[in-house]
Formats: sequence, C-alpha cells, structure tokens
Amino acid sequence: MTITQLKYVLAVAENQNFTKAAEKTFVTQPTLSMQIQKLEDELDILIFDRSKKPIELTDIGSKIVTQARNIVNEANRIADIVDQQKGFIGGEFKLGVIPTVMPTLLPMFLRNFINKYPKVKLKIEELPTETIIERLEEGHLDAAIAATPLQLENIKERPLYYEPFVAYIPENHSLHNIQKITVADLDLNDMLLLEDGHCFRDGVVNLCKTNRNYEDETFSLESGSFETLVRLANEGLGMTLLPYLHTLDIKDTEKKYLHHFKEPAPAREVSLLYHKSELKMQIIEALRSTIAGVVKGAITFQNVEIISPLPQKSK
Amino acid sequence: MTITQLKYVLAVAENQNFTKAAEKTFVTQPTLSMQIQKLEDELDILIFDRSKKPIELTDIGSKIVTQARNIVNEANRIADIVDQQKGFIGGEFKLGVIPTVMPTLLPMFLRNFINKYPKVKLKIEELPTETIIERLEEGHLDAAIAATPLQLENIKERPLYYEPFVAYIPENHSLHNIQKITVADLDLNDMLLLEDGHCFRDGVVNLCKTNRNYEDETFSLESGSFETLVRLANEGLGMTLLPYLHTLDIKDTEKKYLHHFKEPAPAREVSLLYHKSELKMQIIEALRSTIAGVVKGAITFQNVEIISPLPQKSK
DNA sequence: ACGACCGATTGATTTTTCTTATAAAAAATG
DNA sequence: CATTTTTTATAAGAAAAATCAATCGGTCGT
Repeated sequence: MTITQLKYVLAVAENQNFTKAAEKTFVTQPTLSMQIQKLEDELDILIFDRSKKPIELTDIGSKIVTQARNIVNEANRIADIVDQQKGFIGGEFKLGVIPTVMPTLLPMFLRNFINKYPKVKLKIEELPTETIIERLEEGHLDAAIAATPLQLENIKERPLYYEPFVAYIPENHSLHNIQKITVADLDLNDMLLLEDGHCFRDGVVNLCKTNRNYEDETFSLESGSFETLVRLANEGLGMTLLPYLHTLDIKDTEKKYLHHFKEPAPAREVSLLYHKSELKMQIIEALRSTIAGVVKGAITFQNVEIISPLPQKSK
Repeated sequence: MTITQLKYVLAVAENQNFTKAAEKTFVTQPTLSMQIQKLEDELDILIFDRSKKPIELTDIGSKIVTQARNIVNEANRIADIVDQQKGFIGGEFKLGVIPTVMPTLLPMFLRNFINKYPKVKLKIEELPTETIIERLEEGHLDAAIAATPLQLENIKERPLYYEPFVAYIPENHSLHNIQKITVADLDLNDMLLLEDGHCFRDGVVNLCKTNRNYEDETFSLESGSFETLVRLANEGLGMTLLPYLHTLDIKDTEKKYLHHFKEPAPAREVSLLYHKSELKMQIIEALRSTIAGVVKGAITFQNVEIISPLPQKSK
C-alpha cells in the first residue's frame, strides 16, 4: 500500500469516475485502474462497485476512503511541520468565502495579507456555505469564512467578528417612524429576501421565525444582491435587512432609511473555518490575525444576539 | 514521500544505526541510506545528525519521526478495517506480560484463547513494565498485561482484575499470631523483596512507605522469584508479600503461614494495556473478554485499595 | 597506526509505475 | 435495434524507482 494509491482511491471516490479522477490526479486512466486494482488485490477486497453507474463505494470501500483521507492528511502534515520549522509561510492556500461576506470583508484585509505574506498564493473562491463545508471536508479548501455556528464534527470554527443586522425601511413603510426597531416589529411576509442558498437569507428567516410571524407561503420577490433589495425597497415593495458592513456602502441620501436594532441587536457570527486536522495551521493563523487586526477598528459589536445561519428543516 | 520511507526513518531512529535498522527492515543498508537521503532532499531538511555517534535525530527530525509513527499507525489501521469487515480475527499479535503475572494468569486463559481464536499467532514475551511501555509506544508490542495505574499519555489501560497482597509470615515471626494483618503492621526493613525492576517490589515498597516505616537503607536480601522468597522466609529471614494468585500454588503444609489483610486489602490492579491508536482492537477485545471470562470465577476481589506500581523518585 | 565499525557511493539488476494502444462492456443516441 | 459514445480493463513496452553487492572513506578505540 502506498500513499499514492490512497490518493488515487480518494480521487476516484470523489469523482465517481476513473477518467475524471485520472485528469485530476494528472495520470492516465489505466494507471488508476491498475493501482486501485493492485490495492484491492493486496487487501483482498473490492473498494468500488463498478457495476453501478456512476461507480459506487462498497461498504468496506467507504470505510477505507475515510481512513485514506486520514492518512493523506497526516502525510501532508509532514510538509507543514517542515514549513513551520523553517519559519516558512507560503505555498498555495485555498480560501472559500460566502457571497454576503466577500465584497465587504475581503477589501479590508486582502492588501494587508498579501503584503505581509507575499509567499502565500491565495486562491479565493466565493461559495455558498454548503459547498464550503463539502470542500473543507474533502480537503479541497484550506479554510473558509462563513456565518456560524455550524457545529460540524470535522470542522473547527474561530469567530472573527459579530455583524449586526440592520433594517432598511423605505419612507412609506409602516415602521418608518420607529427609530430603534426590535425583532418583534418584523414581519417575514413584508421582508425582501436574498434568493435561496444564501445563509444570510436563512438567518433572516430564523430571526423572524422566533417572532412567530412566519407563514409558509412562497415569496415571489427574491434577489441575489443587497443592492437590488435596497432598490426594491425604495420602490415600496417592502423592507429588508442588511448585514452591518453592507450599510457602510449605502448612498448618503439613503442612509436615513437605515434603522438599527435595539441592543442586543440580532447579528451573525462570522468565523474562520478549517478542517479539524489543522493542516496549514500557520497560514490559517496568519490569516486570522490579519483579519482580526483590521476588524478590530471597523466592527466591534459585542452586545448582540447571534442568529443561526442554518436553514431550519420545515416538516 | 512514501510510507516505506517513513518506516525506514522509524527504524533508523529506533536503532540509532543504519546497519541494524537495515536488518530489522529486511533490506540492505544502502537502501536505507538512499531512501532516507531522498526523503531529506525532498523535504530539504536533515532528519538525522550523522556526525554524532551514535546517530541522533535533529530537532525537526524528531518531529518528523513522531508524525511518521502517526502515519504508519494510521496506514496499518487499513488492514485492521479490512479484517474487521471480514470478521477475521488473526495474524501475529505480540503480547507483553510482566514477570509476576506471567506464571499465574497465563495458564488460566491461554488454552481458552488459542482454541477460540486459532488464527491469532500469539507471541508472548515476559518483560518488565519499563520495557513494555517503550515497546507499546514504538509499536513493537500490540498489547501487554501489567500492573496499573500508569497513566501514560499514549497508552490506554483496561483493568482486568484486582489482586490483593497476601502476607507470608513464618512461624517464629513477631506477626505470626495475628490473623488478619493491616498495613500498619508492616515494616519494610523486615520484608523480603523481589529484586529491582519488578513493579511488584515497587508496589510493596509504596505500600510500606504509606506507613512511614521506610528507611533509606539497602536491602541485602532480594530474589527474582516468589518461591525463593518463601524459602528465605521459612529460614527465618523475614516475612514477605505475595500476589493472591501466587498463594494458590503454595504447598499445603505452608498455607498456614498465609495471612490475608483486613479489608480493604491492599491490592494491585492488573490491566490490559494498548496503544491509544487502538490498532488490532478486535484482537485486543478478544483477549480482554477471554481473560475476563476466566478471571470472573477465580478472582473477584472488589473491596481493595489499589497500590501504585510506580517506583517513587527518591531525591 | 591498525583494524573495526559505519554510513555513503557506485553500478548493475530487478521491480514498479506509468503510458500508449486497444479491447470489452455498458450507456446513450438516433 | 444498430450505432456511437462513454467508460473501465487489459496488454505491452518504456521510463522511473528501488534494491542489492561491492566498495569507498571517514571515525573511533586500542
């Protein structure tokens, strides 16, 4: 058994396809076929059920894949140990960021980070929370920034900041005259929401749900950007909620429509996520401290009530 | 980097010698030299300081060795997973047993075990606790039976039974007329002890120490077997303490010299030890349940006070 | 200084891995 | 239902690697 064979197994398991896995691992398909067969012969078991299309793991196969991921992770850690010893902070680092954090947080720390750690080749991808979790678990992301708490078995969370929800209430709206609003004022049916898949949307739904205003009807007005939501609100189609950092970009003429919540304001917790194996921990720590540094001046809300970003299973 | 290279590194680190490590790994010495050099080149560090005699690990080298042991353990677990899936309990299994447990416990369960699990090739070695710990940590033993608690970072303990100490007091001894003796009656200076290195000896010393009878003088009478101790006692050279199971072998004519302690009697805890990685756990569990089965009828003391088997550091 | 010991080096040999080309089987297409 | 496409397996040769026997060169102890 070799580490290479284990990597091949992982690639095939993830792609459910020898040919695609071969491309990903930069070898030809027969190489994969042969090496995996060799491993199966050595262990005297079948890892893959090739009769199914697409290919599937056998029972024992999925156990082996779990352990293989373990072994490959531990093997990668050798390079980490060497880097740490050398004081080297560099190499490719893949960071995932959720869409509602990306445009506000990234500009705040990115320049700082690449100046301070020029050897790190940062690859940043905007991804929904769901994809972030998958990729972290499969080791295709080194870290991610997302709303928490997620409380996942294999993923550690390190809070970066708490970002309050801020209401945007247009002129003719019934709540317009209330200065400091409360959760009780909210009505989900009157709320302009991001389209499905955004965890901020789920956060808003959870927030309103706690107020029991929720009715299980379909919302016809949904959008992918806060800018659109604000415009729709201006058109009198309802109010909306924005994360605090997004309110800094609002036009001066529209700032008057922003209403902060009474403390403790509902807020989302934004955290740095990484796999529990703590691979590339030096870079993760460098990232965390860089972000913590810039965030310290810009966003320091503490007296908040954290709203879960998880969609609730509606039965 | 390959698993083979890591195994070679471990072998050289353990033997502090390329030539010996080569024998252990069944390859020639140049193979080790080259593969280890290759790994050092790849990582661009030195694992071994070859200028020292015997060879030593560098700082980074010892970190790599720790991680390499990890990886190799995790790699071995693949075979475990496969065995478990197949319901196969077999293969070589190395068990260490301390000398004062070996002759009494082994005959009780060995026949049972090899009947029940004929495919397990049990290799049993009588070893002092110290060696057992080393070998468990380096993975050269799969499990061991020894007196506990040891409370070691990398080794798990699973108690098998509690074995009370029993006093053997010859006719002319001052305590001879006391039926149920107590710890307070003991005087270490009057005690015949096993030679150094036996944890049972340390247990007895600890027991007496708690009574503050300890004086830091050298004991001139020490032996490697309980049989000798009993004979010396018969000659009037003092009393001695025996583990309960050993008293079952005492001649009928000498049984009258056995004195049990008042409850809670001092006792040693005898446990099954194994590495925290829990490799070959199926066999370990098979062993544990077999021993638990035979022990259940023979030795069921519960109201006991456990005496530490660890030698106390005398400053 | 001499021999014993020990790790590194060399060059031949074997083993392993990988690739190209192709077969075989299954799935998708018309 | 035949044909094309997709996908995995197999075969054979090329490339890479691991291993070995023999030997070198340095260090240590006597």
